[in-house]
Amino acid sequence: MIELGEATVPAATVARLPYYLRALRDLAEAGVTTTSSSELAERSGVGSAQLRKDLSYLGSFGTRGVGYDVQSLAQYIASALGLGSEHRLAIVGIGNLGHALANYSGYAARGFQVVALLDADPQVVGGSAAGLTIEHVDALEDVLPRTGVSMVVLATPGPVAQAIAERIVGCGVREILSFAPVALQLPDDVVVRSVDVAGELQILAFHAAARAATNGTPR
Amino acid sequence: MIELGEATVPAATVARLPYYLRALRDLAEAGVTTTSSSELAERSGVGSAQLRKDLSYLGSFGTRGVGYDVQSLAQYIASALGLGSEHRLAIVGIGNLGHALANYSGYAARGFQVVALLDADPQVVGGSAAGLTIEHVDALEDVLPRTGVSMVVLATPGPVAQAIAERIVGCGVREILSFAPVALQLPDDVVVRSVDVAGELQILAFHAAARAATNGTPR
DNA sequence: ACTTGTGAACGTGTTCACAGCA
DNA sequence: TGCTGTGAACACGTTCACAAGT
Repeated sequence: MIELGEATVPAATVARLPYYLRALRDLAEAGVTTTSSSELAERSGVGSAQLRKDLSYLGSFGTRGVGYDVQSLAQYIASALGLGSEHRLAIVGIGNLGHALANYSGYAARGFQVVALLDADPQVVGGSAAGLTIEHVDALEDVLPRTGVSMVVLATPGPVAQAIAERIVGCGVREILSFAPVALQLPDDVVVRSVDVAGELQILAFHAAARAATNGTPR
Repeated sequence: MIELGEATVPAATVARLPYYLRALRDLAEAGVTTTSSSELAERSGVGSAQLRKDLSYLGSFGTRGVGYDVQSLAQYIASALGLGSEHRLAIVGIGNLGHALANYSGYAARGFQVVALLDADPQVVGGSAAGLTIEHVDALEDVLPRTGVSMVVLATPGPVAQAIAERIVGCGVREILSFAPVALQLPDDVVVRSVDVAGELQILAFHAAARAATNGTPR
């Protein structure tokens, strides 16, 4: 449960808002001006009741008997997601993945701007990616404040992630997206979202194994 | 809820098993032979009751008053996750991200093997990455069966993801890890795990906005 | 007539607290 | 004594079904 202004929004709802926003932008691009909870829900991969309930936590945006205005709902969700103001990102750990994330072109359209790249490898430091010079992670305490970073994407190897995360938090950053396969121990007021590719594959493997155990043993 | 043999395991529990496995392997590497639910839980970032409850769905592995044997518990979880058998992966969409995923070195250690890379861009097809030649996505129906792929990592642009996913499913693949920012509409027996980097950043932005609305308006 | 917005019912997942056992 | 394993209590999230509104 997350407080937003006077409202209080379930975390599960927040996690779905990006889906709704994407679906709305697709509709807008297709020239659609009005939509219904069922159409929007289908495009977002949720149930229509779920969608209406989610929106109800944020306010009341539709017209009964008609539906939702695509433009204004998109705008409202975008602003609820804090996408009005620019968010300045640093990417720490410019290996395979960090490099790919640096070159990802979808940030700007979504209100994010990559302003700093850091790595610990002397071979990498001084190089450039996505138009930025890669700086040494030792200078983190200098670079983050200087570039006005408000969020960090952490793409370092697992063993160093905890130590670097602590230094990042020391710089006042309170939002971290981590790709390191470790559970970061950080103060409660720091929000960490974690993406674990190997873990996702393992979950798929579990499903495959479960399938084999049920269907694969016919008779 | 997922059936596994005679047991039935909550999906939320399955999603945490990779964390436990990683923590156990870290412990094993550090030479620790026995651990407790509280130590393991702390390293996994969950509560100790949660960990014990999760394990209880799989069976009974500890010794009361003592704890868990690191080796044997790790082994059991690995086998529950289906990591005994090798899983053969194809990566479809060799852009920035697909390339990074192809070069990610953690697969082998976790029982996964990348056996095919596909892309639609003629500039990319024929090139090589991670020791494999990149094949054309048009040949998907030929490549997947030939290479014995059982899981696919989908890293294509959003607009083409749905169509390609359908073709993948047509080849008999039932487990897909998607990085495309769209809700894939696929048969119920297909398991899709979805990773959406931009969406994760938007969720962080929401938290930042919520923080600004509460703390940032003092007085 | 049609679709939203929402209380109430339901189901799933988490936490508690203690019985069971080494 | 100390830690696991687990029923029971609780919290959270989803779905239902309908009242409210245009």
